Amino acid sequence: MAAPRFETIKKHIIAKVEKGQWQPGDAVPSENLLAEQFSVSRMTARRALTELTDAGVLQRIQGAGTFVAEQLPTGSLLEIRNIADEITERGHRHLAEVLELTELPASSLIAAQLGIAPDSVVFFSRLRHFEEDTRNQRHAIQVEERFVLPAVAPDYLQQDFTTQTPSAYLSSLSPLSEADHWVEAVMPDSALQAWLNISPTTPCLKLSRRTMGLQRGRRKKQIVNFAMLYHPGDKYRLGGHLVNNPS
Amino acid sequence: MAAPRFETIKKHIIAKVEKGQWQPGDAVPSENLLAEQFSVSRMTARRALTELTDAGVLQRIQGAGTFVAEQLPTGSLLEIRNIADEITERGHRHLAEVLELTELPASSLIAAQLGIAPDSVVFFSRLRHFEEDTRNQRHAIQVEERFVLPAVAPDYLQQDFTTQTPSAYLSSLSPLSEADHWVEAVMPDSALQAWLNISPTTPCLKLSRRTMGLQRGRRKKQIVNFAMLYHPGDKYRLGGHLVNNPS
DNA sequence: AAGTGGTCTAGACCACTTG
DNA sequence: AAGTGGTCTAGACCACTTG
Repeated sequence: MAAPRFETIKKHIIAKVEKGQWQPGDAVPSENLLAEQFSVSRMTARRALTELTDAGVLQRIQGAGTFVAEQLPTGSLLEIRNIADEITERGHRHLAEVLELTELPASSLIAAQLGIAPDSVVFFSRLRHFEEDTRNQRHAIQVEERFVLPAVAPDYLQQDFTTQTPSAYLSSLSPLSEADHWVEAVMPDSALQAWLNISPTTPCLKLSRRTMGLQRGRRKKQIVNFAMLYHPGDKYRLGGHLVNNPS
Repeated sequence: MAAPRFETIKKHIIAKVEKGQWQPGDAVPSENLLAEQFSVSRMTARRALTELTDAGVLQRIQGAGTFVAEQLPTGSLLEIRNIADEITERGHRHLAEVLELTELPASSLIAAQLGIAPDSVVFFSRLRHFEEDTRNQRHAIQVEERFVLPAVAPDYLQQDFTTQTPSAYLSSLSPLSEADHWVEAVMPDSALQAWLNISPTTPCLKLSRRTMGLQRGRRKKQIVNFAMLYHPGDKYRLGGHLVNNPS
């Protein structure tokens, strides 16, 4: 089955932007021009432009035209996303490096987040996620520290997280249903500076997330894992679109 | 001039969901039915459903129908909150200090966010928000920089924002319906250090928010204002509760 | 005045699920 | 088979900016 035509046009525009042929601020072809170039109706060309605008790739000004937007990678604040999917949707390549994969006794802080006794054994993974753009520029975009209940994922330590993210693996085991999360601004310690390749004065966006899910054979929702996600403040931001709430 | 028809349909659906007349999991009327009920073409009814789906209010399944999504995200990261309400709900006292209230020409960055020509005159306010706890300890918790289109709020500069926040004032003028927002980690400049009473090495959580609303006499939803909210990273965090909508 | 984006119509064919 | 959502067309009129 062929891809929808508006997808073809979106990919065409994304490719131009990613290659840098169309710079931020540049005008992109008008709806009428795209319709002609791709032999589609104006509504179809329009859909491609509208969806890229909603995605933050383009900016439209009525009467003036459509322009390439200033861009920073943006993660979603509103849903539980897999960073690999996020990067892929931007048309970039995701790479992961496993820095650590082991079991360890839970500190009191971690134990409290997971709702278990301190010093209980938990599985721990630390990954570094890269985003590689179309010019093969590779950016360390996230350091992920994740604490997992062994009962939830007994084979966690045997997984190859370079091919499937911990998040994807865990949601394959049990459908993730809810999460608490919060965002903080923190300074990187020396290890984090090295992993993210940032200076000691670059602040980091820290996203903490506690995920709850239904386990096979259980009716009750329970905590599945706790993750701390560190992003370089100058290369990443978290965003969302809100509807229908008074200011 | 009337609002677009797809907006009318969106509001109708949102009202039903908010009143609880349509519960999560319930089917909403089909495109064809809505088109008939509202005397519009199917494409227009479809637009209403599609936009509410993108916003997470509805869920669509091809061949099956359109349903109210399981649960709506709630929490301060997930909705547009007034900081005065937030503080009051914590049982603390909110105080505001007006640092600046003037008109100025929009920089290119601000102009881009507001969708206007650079150097257009906009209203600008800078406020400092304090949270006073039960021991009368006062903490500077937010510096708010807000750029407002004069057409939206002609009397903006005459307001007393120590008694009513700009956010509350603006939403009293026009029901604000949608917003984009994003979070970044930044280092404070010297002015911000002084206002928030933090050291040069304390990172800040920066929340940027672009609010869109319907203006009287205009069909089109347009940008109402753009705000940048700075919080001390060691005294403030943004959080929320997520519910995953399986898709 | 010409070009651009914003809204809308009245159809069409298709993919998918079973209200 | 009937109904639903997904894609698409070839038009139309309008609001807005000056490419």
